[in-house]
Amino acid sequence: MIRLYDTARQEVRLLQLRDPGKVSIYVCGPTVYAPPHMGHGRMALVYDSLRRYLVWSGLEVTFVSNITDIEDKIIQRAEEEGRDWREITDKCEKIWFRAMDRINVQRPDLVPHATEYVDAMVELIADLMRKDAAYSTSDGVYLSVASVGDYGLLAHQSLDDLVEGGGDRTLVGSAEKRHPGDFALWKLAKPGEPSWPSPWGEGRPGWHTECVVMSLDLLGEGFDLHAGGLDLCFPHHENERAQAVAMGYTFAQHWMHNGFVELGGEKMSKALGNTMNLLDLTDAYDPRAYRLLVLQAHYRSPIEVTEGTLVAAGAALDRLDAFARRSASLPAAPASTGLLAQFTETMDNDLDTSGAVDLLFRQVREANTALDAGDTDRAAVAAATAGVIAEVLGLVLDSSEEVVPADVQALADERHAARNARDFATADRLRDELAGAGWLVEDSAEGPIVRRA
RNA sequence: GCGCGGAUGCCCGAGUGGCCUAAGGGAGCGGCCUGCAAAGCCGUGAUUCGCGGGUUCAAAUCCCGCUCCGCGCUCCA
Repeated sequence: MIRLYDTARQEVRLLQLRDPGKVSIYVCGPTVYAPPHMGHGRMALVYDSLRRYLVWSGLEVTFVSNITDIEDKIIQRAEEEGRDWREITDKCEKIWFRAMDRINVQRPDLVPHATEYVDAMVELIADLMRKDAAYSTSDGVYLSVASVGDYGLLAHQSLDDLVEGGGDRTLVGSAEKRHPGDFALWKLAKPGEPSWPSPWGEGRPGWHTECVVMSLDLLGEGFDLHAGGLDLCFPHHENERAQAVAMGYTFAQHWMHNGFVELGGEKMSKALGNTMNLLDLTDAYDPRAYRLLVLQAHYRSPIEVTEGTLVAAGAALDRLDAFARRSASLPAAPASTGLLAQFTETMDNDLDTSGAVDLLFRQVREANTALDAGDTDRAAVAAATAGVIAEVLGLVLDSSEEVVPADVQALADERHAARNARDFATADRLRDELAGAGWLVEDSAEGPIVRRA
């Protein structure tokens, strides 16, 4: 079973399963008011690899990731653009999944939308009121953090320290709040804002209330893993948890957070214009290069994404693709059980995808070496092993040969003939000509291969 | 100020006390292969892990201090 770092306990520990053989995971999804950026992409890739791995290892995985489709940012943007907020959330959700498809992130098993759960949220808030853990003010309903004994568990700071803070920020929310740390469960609507009925007046749920309700409804009390970007650790996850604790519910048993994407090199901003946008990134580079880049670092480490690191990942990918082409005609063979055991051990070690990529490349080299030696049996096993690892990591290797236009093929044939006649001057001239047209010729043992440069 | 996490070769990065004279990828260089290339393979590259102390038979890994960097510290991700 996999061991993962638990943010709450601050240690790597075995992921305990509530129901043997089954894993329940809730990952906080996007607020759909803008296109996804690279940070969203990393988050999605990290948990996609985790999910693929758990499924591969034989567990029944229920993977839930929500869409936050009602939130202040959405309303703000709708006002700014003079459009209906629904238009924005629909469009942004479509863009989100288009981006996810591009980076080969599988759809969650369940995708709850906050707007579908408003009734349940109102119920939860009412329950919190009855328990005296929440109170209403002139602008909404707030949770009293004082009623949560271990508030600050995820932030690893006491309530006092959290409140004291670093600077001169202004406290947001009603002046009637009992404690500066209290946060909104329900926000009363201003004229023109989208709203739902509630005992406290027309309004909308607070962000933190959305995710507790959806996760508990779909996965039940004491679900196995709650995950998301490190930026969600506080206040979002802390506050989700606070509500569950105030209700006396057992919440997530394990908390997982992935590190940030840091933006470096100015070159990249030139190349991409907008470095943040995931669609722009995948327009400019092979989407698989970004996955490889994410996989090569540990999920908790910060990663620096620059043109240089993307180009390097692309080159590594070329090597994998070249291998895929070379090994495509190898006979089917079972993957090495020893290697797969090693792969399992690696991944179980706090999702060590970097080590897994290491194993992948070693298998590629093993297969290439065997191929060079004409040992197809050994090559087939190594290639099969590499194939399994790549698949579990969500890396799709491209073994397709390019469709070569007839005129290009004619030149290549002519060159091949010249070469066979040992007329190297002509052969080289024709190869240069092909190169000028953007085509490479490789003289492999099986004959010349023509492919796009 | 408080809290969390970083600092490893030219670059990205793994490294959870002895198998570390430190993975893997990229770039470079040398070699094999090739008519020449490409692809592939082999070799090469940090005696050293931000700095200074300490613990230990043994530390990149643990402890203390310091310097830089990132992030969080309220309804904003």
